[in-house]
Amino acid sequence: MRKSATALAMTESTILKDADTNVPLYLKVARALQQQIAIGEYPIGSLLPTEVELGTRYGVSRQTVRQAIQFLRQQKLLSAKKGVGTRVEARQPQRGYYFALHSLTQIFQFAAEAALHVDREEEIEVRGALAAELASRPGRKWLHLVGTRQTIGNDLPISWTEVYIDGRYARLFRGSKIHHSAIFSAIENSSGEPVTEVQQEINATVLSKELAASLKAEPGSPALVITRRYFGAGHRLFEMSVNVHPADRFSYAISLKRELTWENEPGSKR
Amino acid sequence: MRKSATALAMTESTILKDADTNVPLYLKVARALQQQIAIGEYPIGSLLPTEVELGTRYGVSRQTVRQAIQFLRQQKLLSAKKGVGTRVEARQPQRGYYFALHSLTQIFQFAAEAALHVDREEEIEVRGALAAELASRPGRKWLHLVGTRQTIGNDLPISWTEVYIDGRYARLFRGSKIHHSAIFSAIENSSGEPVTEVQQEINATVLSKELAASLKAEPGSPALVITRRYFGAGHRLFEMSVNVHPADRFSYAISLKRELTWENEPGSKR
DNA sequence: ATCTATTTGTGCGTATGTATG
DNA sequence: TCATACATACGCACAAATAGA
Repeated sequence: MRKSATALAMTESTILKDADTNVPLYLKVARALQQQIAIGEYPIGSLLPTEVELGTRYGVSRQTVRQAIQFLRQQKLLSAKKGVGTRVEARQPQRGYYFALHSLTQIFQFAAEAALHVDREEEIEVRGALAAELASRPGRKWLHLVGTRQTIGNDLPISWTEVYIDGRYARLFRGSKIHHSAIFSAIENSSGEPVTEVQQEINATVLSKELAASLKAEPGSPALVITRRYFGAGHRLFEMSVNVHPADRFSYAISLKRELTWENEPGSKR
Repeated sequence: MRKSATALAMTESTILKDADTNVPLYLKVARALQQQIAIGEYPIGSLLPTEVELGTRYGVSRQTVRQAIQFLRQQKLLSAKKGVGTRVEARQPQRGYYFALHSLTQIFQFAAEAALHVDREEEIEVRGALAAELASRPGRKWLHLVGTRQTIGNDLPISWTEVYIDGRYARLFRGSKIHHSAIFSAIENSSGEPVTEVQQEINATVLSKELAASLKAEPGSPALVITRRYFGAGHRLFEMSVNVHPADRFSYAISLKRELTWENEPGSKR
């Protein structure tokens, strides 16, 4: 005779009476909600019943409902706003594919090991197609470096490299014949502006006579062309680089791992 | 005279008296803890004081401490186990770089649009180098497909493609002259075994006479070679594919975004 | 423009369950 | 066996944001 709340909510709370004992209540609620969402009972963009409402429906406390909702929010299935409610964001628990690597220097590890030897350096005012490619207003100043990347003790360059650097950071690189770290990380460290996005485009080419000479490679042999664009806050591009890698000296490897959304959730057996 | 707990904990609780009002208490605690970790006060691998202990130290309830710890656990700075304690996992909030794209079909969108036209199909027992490359015991059966990927209404193939499929799933692909979806997703859908990891390797080559003929391209012209390995549960490889893309018909683009760890945290001003 | 009801967010108290050593 | 420490669950009170009257 202590609580009659459960009796009032038999319709839906029965869902939670799953055989699975030892599964936390809040996960059962979360699962029930997710199913309702998957079915389309709560369409994308719609508001869920209030936390209190859900609590009485399922016969659990508001705290438990909140835990369930929080769990689903971590998976980006739900979003919540004060004074408004809890909104359905997706029908499926978007399990994205993630990089197995954790830092840019790991991803572009070669840049950390291979120093950039500058053959040519010029300050330019971008115009026309180049301005468009750099998403820059014509007339803005950029620093243009051309050279090769080489590892110590190896006279064969890993790549022929061309870099465009936002004029604001030109002073960091002017006049130096060699750069030991990656350009973007030097900018990141000195300016404190973090890289928020990197776009990469990869294509193939055959080496021209000139490029082959710089790279000490065979003219007509295959090479990878990797173009990278680095963006800071506000989606502002501050560096672009073009790297030409002879195929026999470099290959590009990435590993994607699927995220396990509830890997670290205490509940549920492991 | 209601609570004297705060008085006993003046030493550390003062940390929380930051000017920042309107910042939730649990975030202040989290920040304090993170600082202690960053300093090395709580080294990696060590156990934090118990939740109750931290509560009295900072003059907050155990619930609030739990919220703070949970926040840091989401960032993989901490991990907790029943009956043991809360362990320090990292000193810095590992901000990884993530794919901007969310599903494999988006990432390899061409595969969804371009059907695989099979020119040759054979059941093989792998040996030697091939067995090693497939991480398979010699003598195991694999299905080997060779063909091209083409979009409808376009007679120029996007790629010449070679696929090795674990014998267990061979029945799904045997005898078909054309496959409209990506191989891995067909396997995923029919077997329920999810892809947990994809390794990709990208290199450049020039087209041989034979390949050029299959692709209706110029011999000696550049092409991208993309090798993909698909792993299921237990890091077991179940598919490998080699794709040769003429450079002028295909380029590989990826975008990495840095994760903002507390983007969706209700607290803190936005 | 103001007030008000609604809804989520924060904070704390308490009790009990359960894995660990 | 037993104390320890985190995990779950419920209760309550108030703050803050929002939308609508």
